[in-house]
Amino acid sequence: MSYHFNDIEAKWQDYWAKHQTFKALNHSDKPKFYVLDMFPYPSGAGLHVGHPLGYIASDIYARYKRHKGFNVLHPQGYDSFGLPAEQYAIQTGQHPAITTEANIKTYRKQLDQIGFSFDWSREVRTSDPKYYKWTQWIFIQLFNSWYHKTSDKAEAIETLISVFESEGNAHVKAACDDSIEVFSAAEWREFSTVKQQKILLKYRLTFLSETEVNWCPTLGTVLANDEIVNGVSERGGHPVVRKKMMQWSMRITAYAQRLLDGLAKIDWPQPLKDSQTYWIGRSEGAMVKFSILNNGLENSKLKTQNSKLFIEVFTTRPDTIFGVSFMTLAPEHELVSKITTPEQKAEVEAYVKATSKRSELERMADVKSVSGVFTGAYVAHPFTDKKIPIWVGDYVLAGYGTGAVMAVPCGDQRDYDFAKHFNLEIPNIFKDVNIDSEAFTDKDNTVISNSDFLNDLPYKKAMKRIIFEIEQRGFGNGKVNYRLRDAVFSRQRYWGEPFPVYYQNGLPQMIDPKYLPIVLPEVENYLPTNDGKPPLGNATNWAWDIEKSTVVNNKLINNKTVFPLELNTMPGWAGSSQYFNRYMDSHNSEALFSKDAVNYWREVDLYIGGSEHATGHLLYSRFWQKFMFDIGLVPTDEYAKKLINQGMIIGTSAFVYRVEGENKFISKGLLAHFKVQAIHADVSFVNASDELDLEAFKNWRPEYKDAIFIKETDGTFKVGREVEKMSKSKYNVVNPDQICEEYGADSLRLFEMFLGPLEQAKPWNTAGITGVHSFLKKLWKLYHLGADGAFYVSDNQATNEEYKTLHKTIKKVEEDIENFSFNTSVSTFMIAVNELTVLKCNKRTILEPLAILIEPYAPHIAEELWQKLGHYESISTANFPLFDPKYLVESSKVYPISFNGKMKFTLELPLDLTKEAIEKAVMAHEKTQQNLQGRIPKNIIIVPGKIVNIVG
RNA sequence: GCUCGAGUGGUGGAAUGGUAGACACGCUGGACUUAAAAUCCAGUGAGCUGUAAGGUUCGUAUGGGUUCAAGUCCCAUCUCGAGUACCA
Repeated sequence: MSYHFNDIEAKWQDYWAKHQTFKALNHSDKPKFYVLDMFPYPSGAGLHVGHPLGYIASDIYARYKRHKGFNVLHPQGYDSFGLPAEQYAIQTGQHPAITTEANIKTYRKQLDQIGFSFDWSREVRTSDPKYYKWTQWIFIQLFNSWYHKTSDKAEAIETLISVFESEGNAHVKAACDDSIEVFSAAEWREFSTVKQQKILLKYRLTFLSETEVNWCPTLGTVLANDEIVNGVSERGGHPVVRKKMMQWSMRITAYAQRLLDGLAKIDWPQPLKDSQTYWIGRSEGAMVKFSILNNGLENSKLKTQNSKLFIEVFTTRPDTIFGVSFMTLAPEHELVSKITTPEQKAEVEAYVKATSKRSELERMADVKSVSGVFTGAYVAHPFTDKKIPIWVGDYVLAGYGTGAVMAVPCGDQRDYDFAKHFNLEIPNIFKDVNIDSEAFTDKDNTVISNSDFLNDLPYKKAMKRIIFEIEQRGFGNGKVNYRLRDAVFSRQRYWGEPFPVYYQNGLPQMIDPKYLPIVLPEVENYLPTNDGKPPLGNATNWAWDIEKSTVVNNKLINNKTVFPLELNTMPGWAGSSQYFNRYMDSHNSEALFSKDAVNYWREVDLYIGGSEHATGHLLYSRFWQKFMFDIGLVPTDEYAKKLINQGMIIGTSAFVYRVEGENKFISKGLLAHFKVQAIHADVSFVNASDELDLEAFKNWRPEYKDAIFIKETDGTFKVGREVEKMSKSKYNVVNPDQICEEYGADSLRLFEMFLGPLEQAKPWNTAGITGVHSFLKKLWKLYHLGADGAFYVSDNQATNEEYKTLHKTIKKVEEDIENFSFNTSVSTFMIAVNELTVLKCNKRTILEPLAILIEPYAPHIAEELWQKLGHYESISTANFPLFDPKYLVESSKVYPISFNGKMKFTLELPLDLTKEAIEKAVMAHEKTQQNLQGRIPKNIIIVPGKIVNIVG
């Protein structure tokens, strides 16, 4: 009987489903292990061969851990809210839920075909009301919390209210909006409820505020910073502009330091940690206030104001404060219009208007050119009282620090360029440094001069001293600043989680959690409304009746008990920020998860997914986890102990070359003689030797039907190849289905692993798949003997040589899996099977452990063998075999170490590994004897299966 | 520009500081076959040498260094890739 992989694979996939082989229980005598994949967005195109790469790796690890005696949780689900389904709905009117459901079916079929050991009983879908009920629930918890900097954690908002009632807000240390007025307890009690609510909103962990957002007019929605790539939207590449809007935000900045500190305790790839560190962007420095001078400001508003006006700046180099020769404000800075003198007014206004018109993209493309304008106003230097001019320049960003900088041209290249361009003073405050051509930015070699009390101090000492002086004299204070912004949480889309929020007197109110979920309403039209409201503005049934506690028709809004519901929906990352916890107890309708479940599974032990989520999902989910930890929901404040980024599988596109202006195609080898245009051809028309199937290509498009093809001299027509991202539009997508049908799921799994190191990006190329496929056939043949190929295994005792092969394999495969070097284990299997084939070994004592070793990689063929060996239980719970060192040492070599000249040689050791035997072998070796000069070796270091060192 | 990662045969890629190129693809030759496919066997880094078995030199981007021993560790340079982008 030959290897009918299709039958075998279908049989075992059915078996696993029917017996719920991989269903994990929330209690066990075994230790737990949680292996998680980043759940997919079910797109209309289905899975391509790149998607399963990480899933295969995690599946190998999960299956391996089961053999190692762990109770393994290995769930899967769908991140099923998202833009493509919505855009499809806009174009076709098809409800996104229907599209999504259909796509999920396809995904499930494709995933099942590969033979993953997922526990599907725990499946979650972010667009399922039973799931997003809990996304809404967490939103409410965030709304009802504030961040207490003293205890360094989130606390219930009631604790803040009681502080306000007893002592006002003067001494409250909270992460909150900067623009909070100070009030006493008495004042607080006098405030109207509306005012109190407005104040509290500035403290809550999710809050509504007028924010400058990234608005994408084409998509009709706002985007988070991580959804913008090179100044255009990540999806679709549409332009993005800045715009002020009333938006929900998440106060992630409260957690900036903890998000940074937490990186130290998790085993995540360094590049990913680096990019999170950079994204959070901690920098230490000082806030300094520069008083604005009134002289020359006749008739200005300034004179009439009592309060002293000042410009506050953040600087990481307060030590260079004596080098300040001008100030620069961002064009958007609120003081710009207030301080500009009448003479400069026209020029400044023109400049501000011009910069606001420039898109992000233009501003970025044009980093080099210097532009700015003088406001006519001055500040006083806090230490020297010198008059310092105030400029406006677009190299200063409104969103970072205070939107204003103290310019030190000698110590900052941008300030330097600005000063040179506008011919401003460049005082030198560095000892023995030439600043004729560029600024000096080398902190470590800085010695300050021309700076009063800072003279002759190196950088670090100068920093300490100046911050002390600034604080002493009341000019400012030392400060840690973060680049991280609060995360905008509103999207003007239909296909997302609705907020559990209604508005009363213009203030947001949370719906009582017991009435959740608030289900997404039906709409006729998925586009924004004519008056510019988000798509939910089209819903007729979208108002909240507080008496009936139910969603009702908008027409009832005039009733006293009915209020409008929030029209925005939550962003894509809302649903993915806690799904890993929900899997622990995904059917719980009483709670997000039970205490028992979360205390049992605790956190993810291994998380596999792409690095593209570094500053999105992987940062937001850490933030939510920390919040959930603070309010006592989860036992750990980091949810994934170890994370691995699988590399992307890139497509290999095929090109045909058409003569310009003619319907004539030229084979790759003959291009030199023609002027051609390259056109993508579908990769399925091309074989492994780059030959194009002309018939298939002609039938692809009507215009190719009658095309002329100029072939190579050998009669073939060759295409050009190029490595590009896999995409429908490049016709280079390869689906796993084709591979499964042609070679089987086990071949696909082995091949994807064999392709190269897991974490490395690599182009898809099926050329080598015959290698792993013929390996499986050889394995099959090992125990299907004779002309009829009947199953036959021998019960004879295995020889030492056979055991050697087996134990070598056990050791290597175990090491490889622990190190995530899945590619090299595939080689190890091939060597083992080749050796056993040569030995004609079909012995049960060898095949049984071999089946267990191979099962994580090729589970179907392993189950089949296991069953044929007479086992009635699935192989998945069989114990991983232990290797025995005594079978390994034979292959070891000896390297004597000597210090007199070059010498290196090897020696095979005997199987019998007593010290005497080794000494005897060493001394018997002619060269060794020479080099050791008759001495008996003192130390013999034996590492089974490795090198043996003998120190003379 | 900054940060991180990587440069090994015709190709994908192996090598706890210890026989570089495992394993696979491809290629060449052979067996089986009327033939092809499939399968099996042998060879395959480069050069020199030998009738042959073999011998020998050079080889892991480049130049230095540490070491008895370097693809691996250190320094510098070049190239490629990823992330990031005026962050004061």
